[in-house]
Amino acid sequence: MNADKQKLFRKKLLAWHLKNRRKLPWRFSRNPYRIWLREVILQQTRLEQGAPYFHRFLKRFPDVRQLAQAELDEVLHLWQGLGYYSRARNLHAAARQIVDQLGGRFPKTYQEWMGLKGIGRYTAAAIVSFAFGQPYAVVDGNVCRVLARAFGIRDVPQSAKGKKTFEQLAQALIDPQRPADFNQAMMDLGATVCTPRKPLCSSCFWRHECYAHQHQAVEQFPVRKEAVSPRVRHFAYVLFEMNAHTFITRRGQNDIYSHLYEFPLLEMNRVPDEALVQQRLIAEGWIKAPASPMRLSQPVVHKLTHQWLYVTFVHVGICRHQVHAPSGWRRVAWAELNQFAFPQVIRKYLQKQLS
DNA sequence: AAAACGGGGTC
DNA sequence: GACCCAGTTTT
Repeated sequence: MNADKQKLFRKKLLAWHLKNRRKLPWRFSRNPYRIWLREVILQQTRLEQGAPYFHRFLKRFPDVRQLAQAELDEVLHLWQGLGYYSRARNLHAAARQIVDQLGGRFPKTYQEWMGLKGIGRYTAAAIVSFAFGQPYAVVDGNVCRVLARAFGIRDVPQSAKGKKTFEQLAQALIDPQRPADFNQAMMDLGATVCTPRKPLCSSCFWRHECYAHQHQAVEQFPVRKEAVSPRVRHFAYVLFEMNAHTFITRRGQNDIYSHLYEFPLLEMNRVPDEALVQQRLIAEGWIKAPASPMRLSQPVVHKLTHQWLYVTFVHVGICRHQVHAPSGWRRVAWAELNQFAFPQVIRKYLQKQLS
């Protein structure tokens, strides 16, 4: 890569950013705790979606000690609806690492941050550059898109080779005197001008040098990874209606929604009907004889990036003593359900039932 | 090196 | 319906 071209890009980028920086109030802080929290919340998450969560977290947990002292369930509950729930568990674990092992003092180096749960190359670079002014280039979706187009990089960003290429290029470009400005400028450019679709090339400072623009192939960059088709799953959630109470359980690890709460789950190989559900209820040993009354909802289709969930909610009116609840089930009042962290698909169904 | 992990906005 | 978002961890 031509060194003069890199220098020119850096210069034009910073000049552009001086006049066009996005004014986001929660960005000006140099407080490592806030930056860490913000960056974790924003992993694979849009600003507008993450912003209210950031403010709620900061209000409830003003510093790392408060976060470390909290129960995991409360952290998950605050995270409810944001997705990628391992982020909440890792955030909580890292808070405890910082308090228990580091005396509540934040690391100063990239390598130390990398050693904390839930912090990878992007987040570590973001924290040390924004909080401490260290010259580590961030590489996120925005940066990859900008670099791929500006310099005609054909590597797939998600591949190992691509990661290396984009990181090396970003690191070569960064202004060691102003790393925070540079990083912010790259992400602002990707978010406001060099957008995934219909980028505003006519108002871009790099339009005369941009590889993709010059080749009229802007939307061909970055090269996309071949999409994998989602796994299809069929869930039947059993809502035992025992007067004012029902049963909930907690999901294990190594699957979607790990550590969140849910209703007793029957995973089926197709959308179930009542006969199939009755059969499985007995096979699981949850009841001894067919339950009545029973009502099945229409299947709710919940489409996620890697899974399509077809969720049927099964309402079973039953007496408490007819249910043989496995250990681990919790009997809770309907009115108390909002205290637990549920997947969105469950939360929305409950909401609809109440309205 | 690939796959898994959520939810929502946009075109 | 496809793509993608201020990515990280697990397999």
